Amino acid sequence: MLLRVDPASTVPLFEQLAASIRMDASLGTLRVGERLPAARDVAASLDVNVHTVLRAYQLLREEGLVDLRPGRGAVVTERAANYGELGEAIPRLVERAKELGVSVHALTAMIRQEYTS
Amino acid sequence: MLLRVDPASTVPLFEQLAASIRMDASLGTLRVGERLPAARDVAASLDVNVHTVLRAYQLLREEGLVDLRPGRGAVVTERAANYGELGEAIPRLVERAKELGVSVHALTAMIRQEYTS
DNA sequence: GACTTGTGCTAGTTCAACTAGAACAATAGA
DNA sequence: TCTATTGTTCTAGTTGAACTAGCACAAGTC
Repeated sequence: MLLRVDPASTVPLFEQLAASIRMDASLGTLRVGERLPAARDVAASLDVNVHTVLRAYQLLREEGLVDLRPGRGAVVTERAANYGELGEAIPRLVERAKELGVSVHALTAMIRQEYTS
Repeated sequence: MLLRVDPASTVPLFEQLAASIRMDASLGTLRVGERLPAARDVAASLDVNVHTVLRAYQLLREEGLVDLRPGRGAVVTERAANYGELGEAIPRLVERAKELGVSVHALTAMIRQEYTS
């Protein structure tokens, strides 16, 4: 469970946090039922605000990746395993996109378009 | 060449415009050498600012999808064909993601992570 | 009962996105 | 060459999301 954050990036902090946790899920580092570190602890160690961490957690809850409750924390759900399956298909597509000279931006935008159509 | 925009969306207008044009490229609707409509015309018909349209055009230029010059407009480059090739792989991945219950947000974030790592 | 942890609220700051208007430069076409 | 077209560049103002901050509260754990 290694959380990193780049304050200089244009990507919002809470997005970076969520992405970092998703990555752990897709790599199998996160086991079902495991608890994420408390938001206050993460905030302290990364020197960001508690609300920012909680926003990331809430984003992951909306995605169904974690279960969130006061007193208990953020618990990883069964869906985390599904992220692992995508962990194989994604690198293939990304590699092909790079070969074709398609930027990250263009690639993600096309996917968003396809998904919501 | 159908350009649509949803002012209520949280996705920036210039992103939506660029995405709409990329989609045309991936569908083969845009031919190499073809000229996109003038920014002023698009702005007028969609009721957005000229700068917003031009920003979308400049984004596409950075991606190498169009060639941009005063007096001549935005001309589609050969790279547009490459976008068409991705048009096959993307739907497969998106469909799989939907089956696994992975949200658009999570999917695009994971791809961004993979691309920039 | 004491402690932990997410929830919810208010409030202030910063910055990207967007709009607006104008002058300018490069290109195309008559 | 002259004229209209079209992107480039600049300044400037508004709006809203992101982030920070502090506090009281509720739901769990031990």
